[in-house]
Amino acid sequence: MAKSLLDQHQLQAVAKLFDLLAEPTRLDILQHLKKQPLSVGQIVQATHAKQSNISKQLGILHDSGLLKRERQGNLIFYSIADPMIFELCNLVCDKLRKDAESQLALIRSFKK
Amino acid sequence: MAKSLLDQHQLQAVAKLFDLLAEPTRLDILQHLKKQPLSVGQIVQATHAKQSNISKQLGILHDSGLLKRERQGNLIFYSIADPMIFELCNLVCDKLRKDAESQLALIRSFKK
DNA sequence: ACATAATATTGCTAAATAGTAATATTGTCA
DNA sequence: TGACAATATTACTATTTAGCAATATTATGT
Repeated sequence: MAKSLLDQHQLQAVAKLFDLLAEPTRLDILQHLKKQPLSVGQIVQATHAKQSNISKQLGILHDSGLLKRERQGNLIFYSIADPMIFELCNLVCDKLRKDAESQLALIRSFKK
Repeated sequence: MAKSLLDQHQLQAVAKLFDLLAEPTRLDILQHLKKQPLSVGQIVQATHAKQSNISKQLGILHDSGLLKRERQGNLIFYSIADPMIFELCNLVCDKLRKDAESQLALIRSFKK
């Protein structure tokens, strides 16, 4: 399949998705939800961020469709709606690891 | 390999990388460079953006290591330094396509 | 050296948004 | 119903940055 260029509208949609992953706090939330759904309080504890901010970022991730929300009594549990984001994050993490390794190699070669 | 959680510093690095891809203009530049290296002027023409802005965004992408730069006489050619970004973009594009399709399916089901 | 073309830089404005404290909402239990 | 716990919202501040016009830099050809 020959892939053509994205138009302005599509580019904006892609950018928007990347933007969701361009904040450390949101990434932190996502990595904690990787293993299992968590309540807001649990996420607040896990991330050491303020409740109001966690709630805000959860809202953003939910509105964008990356997270699902489910009420259970007094608690509200969030969970990953689209595992694609982990593939994305893994790619980036792999890149960073490679970059770090080549940096190391460079340092080693200077030492010789 | 059991993957542990990223610390604050690593999260920031990941976020930074996503942030580079979170702007339509930069994505547009990248997709045009996918086929072949291009000079600044060629990119300006291809994207219909102002020269000063393209130059600025090229600088950002270059400083971050995503693009390579090579002078050829009067022209400066930029090219992709790390093809990983295309895997990233493909993942996102696939997601968007799927989302669009399920939206379509939804609309179809309403019509019946 | 000079004129010209290509690219980079600077200074600026407007818009977006992360984080916070305070407050509001919603549900539970007695 | 009232008190309490969990979550959401609001109003605000400070920071970041895309885009632009104008200007500076760098290389080429004469």
